[in-house]
Amino acid sequence: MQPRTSPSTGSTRPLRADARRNYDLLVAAADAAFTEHGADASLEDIARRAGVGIGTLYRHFPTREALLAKVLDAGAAAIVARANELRTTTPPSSALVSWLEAMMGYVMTYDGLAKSLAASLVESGKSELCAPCKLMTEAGQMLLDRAQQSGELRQDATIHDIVLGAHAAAWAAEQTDDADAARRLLTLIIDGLRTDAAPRAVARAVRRGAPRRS
Amino acid sequence: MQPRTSPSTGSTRPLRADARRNYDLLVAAADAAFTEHGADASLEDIARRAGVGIGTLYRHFPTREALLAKVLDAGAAAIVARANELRTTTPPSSALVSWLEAMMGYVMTYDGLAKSLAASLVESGKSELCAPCKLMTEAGQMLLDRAQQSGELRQDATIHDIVLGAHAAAWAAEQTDDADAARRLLTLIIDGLRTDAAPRAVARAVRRGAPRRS
DNA sequence: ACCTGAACACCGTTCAAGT
DNA sequence: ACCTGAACACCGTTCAAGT
Repeated sequence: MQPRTSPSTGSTRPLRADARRNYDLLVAAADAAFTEHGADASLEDIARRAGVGIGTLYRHFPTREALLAKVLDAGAAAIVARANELRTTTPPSSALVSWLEAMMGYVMTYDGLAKSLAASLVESGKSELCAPCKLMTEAGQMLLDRAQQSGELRQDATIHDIVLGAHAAAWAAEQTDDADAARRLLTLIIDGLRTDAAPRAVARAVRRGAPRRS
Repeated sequence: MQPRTSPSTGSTRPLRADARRNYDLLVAAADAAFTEHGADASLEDIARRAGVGIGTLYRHFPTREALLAKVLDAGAAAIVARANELRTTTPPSSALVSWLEAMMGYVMTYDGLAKSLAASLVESGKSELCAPCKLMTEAGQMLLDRAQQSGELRQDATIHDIVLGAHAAAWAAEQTDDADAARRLLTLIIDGLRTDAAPRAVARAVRRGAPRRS
């Protein structure tokens, strides 16, 4: 178990030049393959695209999650940065909503990614995806705290359920090829958390049933 | 394209005795395999369990969905029956909630079933799963109409989004091995649809932020 | 009419052999 | 130190040959 840190983030022991090159080729090939065929893209195909043997892929990335995590961590960092930006520019609950929408867009980058991320949400360390997932969740916690302290959202909401719900909404949009479904489902979830009454104006007036018969 | 109706539901032309027997063996084996290994269980394994050749499985069930639909349709009928029962025994919006919970339990029968059902929700006829899915959605529509006419739920909710949300919640519970997550996420969704204010009592009092500092 | 299983084209993963 | 690719154990799906 040597503490082999990722080569792109200041490696402890630098890779041999050819190894370094293969590593980068693999990451680029994986990004392309995941984009085209989703997070379950064939690892053999990725190795083929990178022009390396399948054994080389396994040497650098012992699991699919390790490869996925490497390809995704730049995006995850951007989502965290977006949270900090929204905190200073946007009112509490709409900052949270905008951030969740950004996260859902990120999750929809690759087909099947919502599944991997939802799993990593609970595995807590078992997968390399847990690190980016944890960072994002912490960023979300900060925005949720702010929205709850402002009184706009209920105190009993947990960031875990909200993030899980956002992943589920992204997954649903993926399954139904209906990109807007993610936003609609997120709206349902957030509306359930507001402390004020039902936000969309429509319903208030119809307290005692519409005229059409049962 | 002969209109080959399912053997168990009054067949047009009855199957030969051995074929009939194999058909039933396959359905039983599939049920066991789906329960054990999820909706993606190996078809070869199912044929093996049934003691028939893989070709026989494909003859009776040209696609995985056809087999899945056959194994599931009794349960789907039960969910529809449950809707009719709840309509006559339970107040509008809690009838809908109880019914959605029953449907989520059904969807969680097999791992990976939520995915198949969510896809069938939009394919509209392409998969054999669409028939049971459509029946369930219609039953849900009836309960939703009732809840909206009573004024308890907003008028702008669609049964499509609610059922999709329930599937997504079931999926989330599956991914996180947290059976209760489905119920919690469903609660978020339904709370978002109520016409009265936030239902859980907690938050009302904290309109202007809790004392702990940002 | 129905059944069988070999055949084909794919996977993921490991590991002995190379440089 | 690193790379390669054959080998193994699986899949899903089709189809010629059987009864």
